[in-house]
Amino acid sequence: MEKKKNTIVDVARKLNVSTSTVSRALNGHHSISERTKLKVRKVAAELNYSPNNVAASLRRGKVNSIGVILPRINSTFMSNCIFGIESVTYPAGYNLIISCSNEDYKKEVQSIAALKASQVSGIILSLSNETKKTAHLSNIISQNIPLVMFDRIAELLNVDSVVNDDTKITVQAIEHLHAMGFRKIAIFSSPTHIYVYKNRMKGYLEALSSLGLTLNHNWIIENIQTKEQAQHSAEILFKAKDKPDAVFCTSDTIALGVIQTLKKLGIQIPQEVGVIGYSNDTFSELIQPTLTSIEQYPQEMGVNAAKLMLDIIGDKNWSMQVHKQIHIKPRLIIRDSSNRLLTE
Amino acid sequence: MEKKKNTIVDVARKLNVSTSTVSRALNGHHSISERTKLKVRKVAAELNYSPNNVAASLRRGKVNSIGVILPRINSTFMSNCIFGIESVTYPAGYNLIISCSNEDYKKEVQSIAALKASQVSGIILSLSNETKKTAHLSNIISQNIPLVMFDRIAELLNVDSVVNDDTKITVQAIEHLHAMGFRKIAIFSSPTHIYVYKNRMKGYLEALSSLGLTLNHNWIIENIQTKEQAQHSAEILFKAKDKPDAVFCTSDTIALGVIQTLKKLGIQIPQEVGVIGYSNDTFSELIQPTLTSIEQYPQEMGVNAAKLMLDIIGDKNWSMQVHKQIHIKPRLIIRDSSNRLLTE
DNA sequence: TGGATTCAAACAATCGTTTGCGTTAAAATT
DNA sequence: AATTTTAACGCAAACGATTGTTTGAATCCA
Repeated sequence: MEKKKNTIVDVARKLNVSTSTVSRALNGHHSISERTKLKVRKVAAELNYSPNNVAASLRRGKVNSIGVILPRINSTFMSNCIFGIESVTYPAGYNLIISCSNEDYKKEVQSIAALKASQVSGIILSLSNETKKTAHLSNIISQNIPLVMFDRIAELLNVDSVVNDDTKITVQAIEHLHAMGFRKIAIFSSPTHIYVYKNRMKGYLEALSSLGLTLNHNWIIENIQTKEQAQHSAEILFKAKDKPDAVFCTSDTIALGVIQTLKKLGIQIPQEVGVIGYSNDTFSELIQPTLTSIEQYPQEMGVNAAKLMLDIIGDKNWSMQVHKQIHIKPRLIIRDSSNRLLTE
Repeated sequence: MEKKKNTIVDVARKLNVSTSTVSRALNGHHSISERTKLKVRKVAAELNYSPNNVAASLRRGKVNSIGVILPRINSTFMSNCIFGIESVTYPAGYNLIISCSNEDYKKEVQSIAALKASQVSGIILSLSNETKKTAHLSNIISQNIPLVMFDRIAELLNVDSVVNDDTKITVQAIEHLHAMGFRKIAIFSSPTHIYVYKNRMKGYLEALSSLGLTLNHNWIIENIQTKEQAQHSAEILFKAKDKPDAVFCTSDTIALGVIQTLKKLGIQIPQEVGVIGYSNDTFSELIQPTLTSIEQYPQEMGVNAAKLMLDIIGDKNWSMQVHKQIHIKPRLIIRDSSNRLLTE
């Protein structure tokens, strides 16, 4: 009843040839005549033969798949990264094994172990929020498993990576606020132990100092993770006596929370307070006022991370010592929430 | 220099036991004493042993991974589906191999072949726009590879599936418009050869007839795929003499296009024209006016698709004849774009 | 004609695990 | 004391493909 799947043994038997001939014929090896290649392909199709990559991978010692571990999967940024990665790895013949750390260190470690067990050709990774130790990464590096990190990278580790120029673009954003006449600029940031937020904070501080703006520690709000937290902090901040006149946010979601609170408090944007977000989410140009934000080109980041990975995999004499870092240049997209000129 | 990876043979040798003992010890087999299990685990850790699932899979004839093929990956809906799927398959010990058909029939077929070659335990699939033939699906069904479809399913094929009650909720949406006093209701739909859009169209027609509303063929706009197309068609429609007073859209993106055009034409929403979208995208509650939409619970759909898959995989005497269909109940979320009462 | 060369295909080992069956020694049963 | 049972582990054959090395036949050149 249940026919077993046909293997190359079956097609070999049917043709009275050896399995090696079938294998080589199907792989287009040059030492097989055109005539037999044709016969083999024909019979293989007749028998509905489907190659068994598991067996092939075991023999070859190489698997045609690449692992991807992300902190989240259902965000605009991350899903576009995956899209970019897939657009490169698929044409190259690789499967993509995706797992989501869910911002959880333990799951990140477990996922790495699972990918190792699956013998993936390499791992593309963006760190979870909670990850502070990197032994799990050193481990795969020491085993010569290609590793490419993107966005949230581990600075102290010497690995190939794709990053944004977070610091520089943040400086630009602050300079833009300054040019619009804002002088009392606050920052709402996600946890700064994470590479990207650390750099955004760095840019903020650099710009303030180079522009000669006073730094007010009450205006530096860290550890904001959700819209609700942003709303809460904004409410406190803008009810205080010493109010800022602009807010730089490290994500659009945070900026959204700030905007909602400002509206609730009856504060005009951008006349009274300017707001800038980060990552140019879909909604940024749709809300009122439209939100000035920073486009990170997530798809490009994915594409480059994947290309880097393929380079490493293909490079026989890849040295663990030398590492590339690809910088994707973000772009400041000026919209109404920071554009005082428009509204005067 | 380059130490080879340690295998079960290495730990067996170091302990002077057989590989079978090591294998059984690591897998917690009952016929191995606690004492040796401990020793084996200890040495395995010392040698930094990592199991080779490729070899194990070959031997077992079973692979611990599930394939997922989606028409797109970077949409709110789809990325939330993946999120739901992953949340079920990961704890169950399965890897997720994801590929994106990109709405392309050929890539869908190729992806299926690739997943077959990878010997995945099963395939979770949502059809591409272009897919009209289903031979590639019949093929994997006939080979007893578990198949679960969701959202965009192949009706004619008898497979397990997870779907929304698109028809019913569309009827409700139209009834809601009717209750709000709208009588001349148009529909902007994506191609209706696709299961979900077909059902939404069906619901639209059913509701119109049961409510005794006149059906105007000029108000049935099909094949809308992008925001731009929606804008274009809306412009034509609302400049005509015979205008509708409400538009039901089969996606929020389409609704957004319609709203933008209506605003451009100076038409009041919802006073003059009501608008309803579909799928409750992030931006729906953020735009002006807030958009009435239909929540599809994509994460739930993913969770259920994955659970269904695990059921099938685990079911030894799974019959190809009997199939489950899980219905996820969508919800109409009424917001300003259709709510005349609010604004009177 | 004989030897070298080339071409096409076969042989057989191998990748790292799993697992049915067999073995051994100790414990339990009669 | 003889026998059966049990616990704990070893043996060796798979799983399905790849690939270095041989082999046999056909072709070539002198």
